[in-house]
Amino acid sequence: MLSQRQTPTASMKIATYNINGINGRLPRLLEWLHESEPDVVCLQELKTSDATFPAEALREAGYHAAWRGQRAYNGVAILARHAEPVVTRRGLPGDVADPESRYLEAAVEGVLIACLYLPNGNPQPGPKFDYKLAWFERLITHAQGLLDSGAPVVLAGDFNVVPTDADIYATRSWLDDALLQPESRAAFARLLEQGWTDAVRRLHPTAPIYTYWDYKRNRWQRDAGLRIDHLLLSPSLAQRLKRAEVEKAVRGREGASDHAPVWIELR
DNA sequence: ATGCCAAGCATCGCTTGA
Repeated sequence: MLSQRQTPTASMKIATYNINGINGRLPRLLEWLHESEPDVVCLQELKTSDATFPAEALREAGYHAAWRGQRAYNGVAILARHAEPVVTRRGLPGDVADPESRYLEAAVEGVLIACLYLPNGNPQPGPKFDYKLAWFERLITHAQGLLDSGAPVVLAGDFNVVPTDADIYATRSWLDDALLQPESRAAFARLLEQGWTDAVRRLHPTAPIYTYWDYKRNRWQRDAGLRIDHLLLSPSLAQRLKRAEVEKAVRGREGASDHAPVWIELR
């Protein structure tokens, strides 16, 4: 008789969380890992160099980690509970001169996990917005290759795109923001059209769902949020999608990141 | 048009984020 762990149909919980500074929020991160018990976690905005990544504390909490840090800004990591993530890529192809730590890819228990932190792009127009759109093109090119490989893949992370008006509260405040520009939305739509499934929207087609609430202007208290953290599934994984949730309560805690964790469960 | 919050890095202000 097979054990639960060896059964290929065993469920798998995969989360993405923009932690907004991993060292400053380490106690909150460990607390969340303990209560939520995700099998795989994609973290963004580590805001720490490779040398100061808290690998030891995470290991003690039961998580193996792969990371690509950067001093003060950006930085991404993949955590895994039962196995060491096997890193397949430490950057997005297409620009070897890109110095920003925004992409990390690893295989975990038969699933290819792509952890990404897409550039914010503000102010727009301007060089930062150009960088965002160029990064998006590189992602679209690479994502097509991942689909063509036929591997089970999750693209998880902070995409810095509000896909539609249903993914933001009723407001005009963000109309000039890079997160809502037609170019940003068109790029995200083109990515989906390759054959990816937006997991949260597949299971919650119409509900207002947000993953980020600005610290300013009482936006958390007003539930004035944006949905910008996404998990996109390749076709074989989309068939295994069982649940998809935003852990909204985590955002309301003392000293929380301005993002909430988002997770999916695969059967 | 401006400040509003928060973190990091470096001082008591600047940069960046979204």
